[in-house]
Amino acid sequence: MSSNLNPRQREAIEYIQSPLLVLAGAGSGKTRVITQKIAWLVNHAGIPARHIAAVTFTNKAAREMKSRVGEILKGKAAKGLTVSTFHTLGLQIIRREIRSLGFKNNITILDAQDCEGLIKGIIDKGFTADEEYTEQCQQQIGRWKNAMILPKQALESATEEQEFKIAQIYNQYENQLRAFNAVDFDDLITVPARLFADNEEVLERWQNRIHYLLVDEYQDTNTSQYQLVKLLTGVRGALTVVGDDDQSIYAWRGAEPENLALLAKDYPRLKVIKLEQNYRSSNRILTAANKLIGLNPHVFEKRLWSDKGMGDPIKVLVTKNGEEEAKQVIAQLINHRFLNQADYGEYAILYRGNHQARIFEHILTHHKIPYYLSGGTSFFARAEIKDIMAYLRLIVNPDDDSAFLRIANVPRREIGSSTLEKLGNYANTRQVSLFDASNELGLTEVLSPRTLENVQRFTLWIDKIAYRSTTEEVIPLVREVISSIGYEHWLKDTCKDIKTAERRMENVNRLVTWLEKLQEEEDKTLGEIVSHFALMDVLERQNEEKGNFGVALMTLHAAKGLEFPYVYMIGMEEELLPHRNSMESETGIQEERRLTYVGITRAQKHLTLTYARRRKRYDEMISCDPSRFIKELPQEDLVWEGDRIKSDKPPEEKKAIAKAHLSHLKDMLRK
DNA sequence: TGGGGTGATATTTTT
DNA sequence: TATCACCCCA
Repeated sequence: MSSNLNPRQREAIEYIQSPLLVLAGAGSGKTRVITQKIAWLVNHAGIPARHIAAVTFTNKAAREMKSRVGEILKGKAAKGLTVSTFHTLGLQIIRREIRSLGFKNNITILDAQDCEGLIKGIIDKGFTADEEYTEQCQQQIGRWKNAMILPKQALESATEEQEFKIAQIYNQYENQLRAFNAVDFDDLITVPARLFADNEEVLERWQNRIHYLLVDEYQDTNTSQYQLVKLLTGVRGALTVVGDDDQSIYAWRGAEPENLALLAKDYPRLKVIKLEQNYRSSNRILTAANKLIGLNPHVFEKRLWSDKGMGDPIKVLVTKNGEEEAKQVIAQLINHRFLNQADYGEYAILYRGNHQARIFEHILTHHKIPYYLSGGTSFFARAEIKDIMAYLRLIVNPDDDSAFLRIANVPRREIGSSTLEKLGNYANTRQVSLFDASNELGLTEVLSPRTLENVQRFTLWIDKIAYRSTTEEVIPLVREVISSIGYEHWLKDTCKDIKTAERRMENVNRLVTWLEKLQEEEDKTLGEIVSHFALMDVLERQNEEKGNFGVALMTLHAAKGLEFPYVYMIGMEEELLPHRNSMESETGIQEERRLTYVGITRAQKHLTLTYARRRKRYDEMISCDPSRFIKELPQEDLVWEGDRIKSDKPPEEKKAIAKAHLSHLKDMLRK
């Protein structure tokens, strides 16, 4: 066992007498604790790896954990260990218990977009298609699901007309999902949780499989996730959760940081260990972070410290407007990089909202500085990827109506929207899927012989491929599907210019390559590959491979869990951070404060906060106030710079910047 | 089916 | 103001 652990970390690793909550401050080595604990459980507590499960929220975290455990536990010792996201674990449970759950063999996972379409379809029948309303329904349904409330219960407890209506939509939505043999993301948690709650025997089986459970980023769990954890753990209480209530920034999408406090109630024997030594930042940065977060109420107090010395003061840069802000930040960055011989990859620019990145992108491009922008439309959401995936989904699960609708006429098969509507109505009255409906005899009454033939040619073809997919090699079959539908040709026909068509086809090829890799690594069936893809696994690896060269541009949310030597937090203004929509409530402000805390604690060596005195909002320039969070920092640790009042830069600095610029240009020329 | 005109909209987003 | 989704017309 590695010896350079601090006493707290060691204690957290070796404590197994009762449920354990590890309050891991930012940069306190929590991943290390979890991975070392897994190793310790195997090597010293005699728990075989196959009886241990570690759960995280993101694929990335799961992957990192897996590889780090792999480094400590060599070969066989790690065999059978479960390290996965909540959702992947849920999918695993559903797969194993598929019969008791009443699903057919190959379930489909619908993403948020598919679900929205489904809900829209349900509302449409009642003639009230409305973007906002659809979203409202989707949110409410999500809330019900996560609170483990069934449609029936929602219908019964509805007090208002509005609520009752949405409950009805919820009910239909669930019925449709079942009819498609499909689940949504929430189901991946709630279906297993409900199964465990209702079925003693199944629960026992899983409790016997998982003897020890570890949960990462515990502050981000929602109610159903906590239920699942509680059920799995049972009376044994062999549980370690790691979290930091100060880094809870996802309350707006259902995370319940109260689950941290709840733990103490539900497990009276709960042991709490705090990790307060920070291995990331200088003390100046930590003092500021501590002081800021100290203004939030706490169930558990904690105070970060480090042995890295005081470090540089925190810089506050004031500029006259938003454009100046970007220009000066970039100028300083270039200068700093030159003086410190640093790499662009060591810098991060963090902001509250994505739109704030735009000016920075502009200026970075202008200076030919490499940058990495996180966020934006994902590979996975691209139309071409969704098309191909819809084919694969339909092959795996012909009852997947949402896939059917997407591709029935892509590329064109003369199955237009009116045909699909008639088919849909027919399927509805017969209570079967679109696929099944198209092979029913009664259809001759609804569709003309010609259209019927078109539809049946399509379904027959899918059927054949589906049959072959059970025996043949998966990837060659996928390639065959893509070429035999003439997708490339269709792209070239439909895209405005040949370039976009080529780019899209390139994406399709990349997709196939990734599916191939997935297949080679784990020898999965097509069904398994498709559902894994839905869990975004593939996409993320793709992004990771691109690497993190260049300056990182990202939202404060996206920065959680990362660290950078040099951090710029831009737009430190009232109405931006805290965001204007969060300013009314105290809890809103508190979450914004945590967001600021997360940003500050990303920095290892140097932190710069910037704000503009005036900023363009919509069409007019409005003047801004510095963020209250700047005032909440220890003022003695701040150095102000720029025209807070109105003064020009000292000439030496101008010179330095000019010099840096010059060297930068030379740099560029050399390349 | 593609291009352009129109109108709505402007917090954070993973699985 | 800038962007984007959507719709209509050629």
